[in-house]
Amino acid sequence: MIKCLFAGLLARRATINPSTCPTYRQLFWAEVQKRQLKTKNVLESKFKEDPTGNQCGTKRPRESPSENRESQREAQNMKVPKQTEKPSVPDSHREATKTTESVGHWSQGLKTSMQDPKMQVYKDDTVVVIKDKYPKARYHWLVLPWQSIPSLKALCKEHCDLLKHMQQVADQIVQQCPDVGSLRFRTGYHAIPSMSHVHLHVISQDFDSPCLKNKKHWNSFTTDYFIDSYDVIQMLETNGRVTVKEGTSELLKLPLRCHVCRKELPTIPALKEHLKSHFPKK
DNA sequence: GTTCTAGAAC
DNA sequence: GTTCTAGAAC
Repeated sequence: MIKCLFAGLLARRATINPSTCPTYRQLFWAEVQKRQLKTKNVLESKFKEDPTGNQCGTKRPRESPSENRESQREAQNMKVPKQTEKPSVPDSHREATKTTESVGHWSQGLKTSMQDPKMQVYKDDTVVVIKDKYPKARYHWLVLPWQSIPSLKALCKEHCDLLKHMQQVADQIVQQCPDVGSLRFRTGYHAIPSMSHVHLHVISQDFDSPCLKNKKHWNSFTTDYFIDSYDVIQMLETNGRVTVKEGTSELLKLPLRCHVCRKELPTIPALKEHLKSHFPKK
């Protein structure tokens, strides 16, 4: 186990944002290494499935304007799972769905996805990992706690251990990736997420995905809108809460800039073409 | 979060 | 003319 964690540590070192405090990182890993894994990790074989097996390539068929609105609403309702469906997890794990907001609303989608066994690539007593439904890179997972925590704002010092465990699980997931040797990964949170329920993004830095379509997508992962997991934990330990700087939402409107060489590109297609030079297909 | 599309940009 | 984005709607 220690060997495994050490391997994880070495792998992370290569990917860490240089702006993070090294002293803190050392303390963090000392703590992680002391920690026993709560459960045996059951990484299912489906983990190795094609990460591009997603929905973003498929277009919704166009309809005539007159019937468009109504049929769209119908399609939206179709996505809501039936109440009679057999739950995939014990009641103790369904706390996430206890909310005053309708589970049918798009912002509540993660609560549904995380309960779906077909989406789960890992689970233990405290967290579940799913593939992002619309991955923005070759590899893109979400680590979610079973405990219902709406957003970073709701976090307090008591959540530190949970967030550390989420990071630890994220590192394990990365280590299982067949391309861990050639791709860099980042683990972090969106400062102002669209989807309810705290979720840790685990994303490879190729950003090679048809689901990455606009400036908001790009800037949400390549500017300070994306907060490194270690920084969130540190903020929580230091201040007891997570604060987001004023003007963070404006970061999404910044010009498109390559995260590798900092070159500015005029459009998303131009950026994607440019990225091919940094991340050629195998 | 996504989809769709009007109209800006080329 | 085509490409691309931004914003509304969901």
